[in-house]
Amino acid sequence: MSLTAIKYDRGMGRWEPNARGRLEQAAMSLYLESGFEQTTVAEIAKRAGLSERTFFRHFTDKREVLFWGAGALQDLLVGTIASAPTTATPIAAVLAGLEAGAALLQERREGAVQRQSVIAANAELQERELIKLASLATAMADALRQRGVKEPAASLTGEAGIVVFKVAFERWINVTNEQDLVPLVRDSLKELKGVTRDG
Amino acid sequence: MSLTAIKYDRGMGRWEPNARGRLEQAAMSLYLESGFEQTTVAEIAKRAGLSERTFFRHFTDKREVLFWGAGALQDLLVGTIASAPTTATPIAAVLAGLEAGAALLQERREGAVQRQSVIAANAELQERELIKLASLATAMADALRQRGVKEPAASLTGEAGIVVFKVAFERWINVTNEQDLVPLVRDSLKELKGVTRDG
DNA sequence: AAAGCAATGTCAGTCGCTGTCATCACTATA
DNA sequence: TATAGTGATGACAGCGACTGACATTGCTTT
Repeated sequence: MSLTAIKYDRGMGRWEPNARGRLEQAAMSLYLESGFEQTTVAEIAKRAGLSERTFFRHFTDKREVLFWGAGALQDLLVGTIASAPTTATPIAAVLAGLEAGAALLQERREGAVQRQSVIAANAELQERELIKLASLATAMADALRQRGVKEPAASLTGEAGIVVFKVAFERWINVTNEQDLVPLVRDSLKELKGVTRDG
Repeated sequence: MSLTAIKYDRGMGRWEPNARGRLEQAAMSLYLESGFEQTTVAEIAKRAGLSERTFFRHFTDKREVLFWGAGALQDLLVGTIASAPTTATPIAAVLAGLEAGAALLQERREGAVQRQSVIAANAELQERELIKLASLATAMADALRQRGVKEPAASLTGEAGIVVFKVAFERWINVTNEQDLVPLVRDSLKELKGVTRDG
């Protein structure tokens, strides 16, 4: 995932550079100012100095602007699981992936908070977020299967990992004092273990 | 004048009776014939002998036709959890709810299979399904909190229950020979317990 | 200079969905 | 019997998301 400041990155940007980034910025600022629904794609394009049609060439729909980064997170999770020691149990491998992802998010806390405030205010955006999380779960399950984990253990472990992450993430967002996401993830997993133990 | 011979069904249907049901049937048949995207709301309304506007008076959007039954399922789950013996652990109460829900679905297996084949073919529908499941999870967590369960245990148990249900449901759908959903749910929970134990 | 190319612009069109107002079938009341 | 509700529906106009088709632009290559 290219981050920012692409100086000379191949043939990119014969016109005003970084069209995609401008669209992203314009969209995020408008979503924060007026809310997601009230913001029109025409407005986003105008603020970015581009046409509405161009917006849809960079993003499949109005929501995707906010979820563009999910791919990088997924790659990181899958990669970490894949490169976990063979001796690691499935849930330990997943935890390693989640911790890596948590560390990534930790660096972008401010952006994550803003993003989440927009998402929390709109049902369509929540739907999109949930399908991204589901995609993460299946990707992790695939990575586990590659490690020899059978079904339904692979799917369950992947889904359980997402549950742990979701709960930890929510606490991380709604906490006033800056707190580390990584230990929250560890605690969340411990809690899940406790909860599934009794009964 | 009256050759209609309508059985006075609780004041419903001064016009042709059961408009909502006709819309539902029309939609489902068209989704099965042509797919969700290819089907237009105008077509649904026409087949039901109603106007497009009327469709949107009965269903908030084109997708909701397939999900309005989720409310009943949620009530059943929450009710079962609430009425579980006070001695029951959180996960046991959730399991009781899931079993009740599974029994309900078991009676409508044919419909569930058709429904799922439509949903599986369309991403928008999957998004809607996921948010309904998320709603189920939070409703179960609420029911647990009412029983005195603290956070984050309540949320985690609710989410874990949904995970168990999802995995069991998927297996139930994709199996050729008719199999009982209830034991699949039980097995799924056992697997989750096993998976969270080691590591 | 000409050709090639990828990103962008322009335009028309479909479809989901909403607001508004009229109309209909029936009911309640005078 | 007449009249005034009442809730469900129809008819219509309009917005905004998204798409397909085609022209244009600015740079690179030949």
